[in-house]
Amino acid sequence: MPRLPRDEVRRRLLAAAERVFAERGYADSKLEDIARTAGFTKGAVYSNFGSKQELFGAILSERSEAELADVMAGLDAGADVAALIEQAARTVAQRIIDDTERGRLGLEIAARAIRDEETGAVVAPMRRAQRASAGRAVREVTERAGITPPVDPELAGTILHCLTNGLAMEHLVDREGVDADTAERALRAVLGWLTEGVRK
Amino acid sequence: MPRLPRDEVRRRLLAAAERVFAERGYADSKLEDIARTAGFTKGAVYSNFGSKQELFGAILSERSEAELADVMAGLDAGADVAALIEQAARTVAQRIIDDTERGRLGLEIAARAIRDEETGAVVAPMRRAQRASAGRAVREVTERAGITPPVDPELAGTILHCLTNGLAMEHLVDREGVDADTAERALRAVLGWLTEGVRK
DNA sequence: GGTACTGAATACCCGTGGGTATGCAACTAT
DNA sequence: ATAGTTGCATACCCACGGGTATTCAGTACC
Repeated sequence: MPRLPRDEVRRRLLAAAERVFAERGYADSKLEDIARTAGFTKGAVYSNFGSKQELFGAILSERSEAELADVMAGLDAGADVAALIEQAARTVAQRIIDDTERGRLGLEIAARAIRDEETGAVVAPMRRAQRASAGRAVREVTERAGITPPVDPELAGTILHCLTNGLAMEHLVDREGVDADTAERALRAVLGWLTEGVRK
Repeated sequence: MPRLPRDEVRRRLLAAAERVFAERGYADSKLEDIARTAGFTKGAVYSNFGSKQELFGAILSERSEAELADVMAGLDAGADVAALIEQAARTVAQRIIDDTERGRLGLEIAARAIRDEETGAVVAPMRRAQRASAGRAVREVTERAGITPPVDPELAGTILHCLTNGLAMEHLVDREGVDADTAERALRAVLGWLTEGVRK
């Protein structure tokens, strides 16, 4: 039986770890289970990663900051502001609701980042970049439409980012309480507010 | 040496557990440490609580849903809308920033609620009540001022609640990135928007 | 096709901490 | 007083899982 290339083994282990960590949380994720999920044994894990923590850390690097970027990519560049908001709200809400795994892992990462210095050092700049990215998006859209947003774009980015994460967390905790419709309406309302400026 | 009343022992253990769980997270909190922090030994824990999980669960019941209530209580009932917003934004932002322990524990609870059914069953209704409470606050303020909010109060409650939690989480992950001033400006902006309706 | 090397599998070690059984001192009742 | 009860302390057990030493199969290179 021909051996898989090392990179492929690594990839599979990371994918498995991502799922298992999301599902059970860091503490309850056993390296044995992660390995078996990927189709290997614990030996493969220690051959590719130095420790459990390192495996967890490696996942961070994989989670691209492209998160927002590919939401933006899904939008029609030509559409008018109202249509953009409609699309963005729907897309982000959808993500919150059906990509539960992402949300769970995100929460797990945040929870760990608070106590583990190393994790925090990676996560904090990542989050900052995401907020800035959201801020730029607001700036671009409002500038293009020639309107003045009610708050400066940077703050708007923070508001959007935190609201999105807050909604995601709330949905994870209370599935029915915060459903797709609620999330979408909330986002639409806030996006609408942020882009309903006085005409310049 | 006179013995402390049972209730006092329980109280001290809960207080200690709250601190330790917040500080180290559920998994890394040792019952031995919690007990010693309270000035007792593990025996006291098992005399008052059935298990580690039960101790953790007991903390939930103690965390009153009064959270928002006492923010509201701190506001001048007579003040006008603008002043109310100013006060509320400041108070909530302060809480987010300097009551780090509360935030940490809240995140820990949320993280656990996702996977532990029992915890989830307690937390979900609690959160629902908090959102509803925020919604009522918006309704009262706007009605009293005779203005129509841009979104219905219930949704406004959800937005405020999620934004607040999102800001708290963000601050925990990136202390300097989201500081008191940022949180306050974000809250003031959103509160301002929610209460700047058309005059009826 | 032999030799050296790489990397995953296997088996084992051992610290750790939740849980429990027993001891023993402080309150209660009669 | 004193027997019974309550409730925390003490000592112990043991499952569990991260980490490691060793083995052994597949691969590369000459």
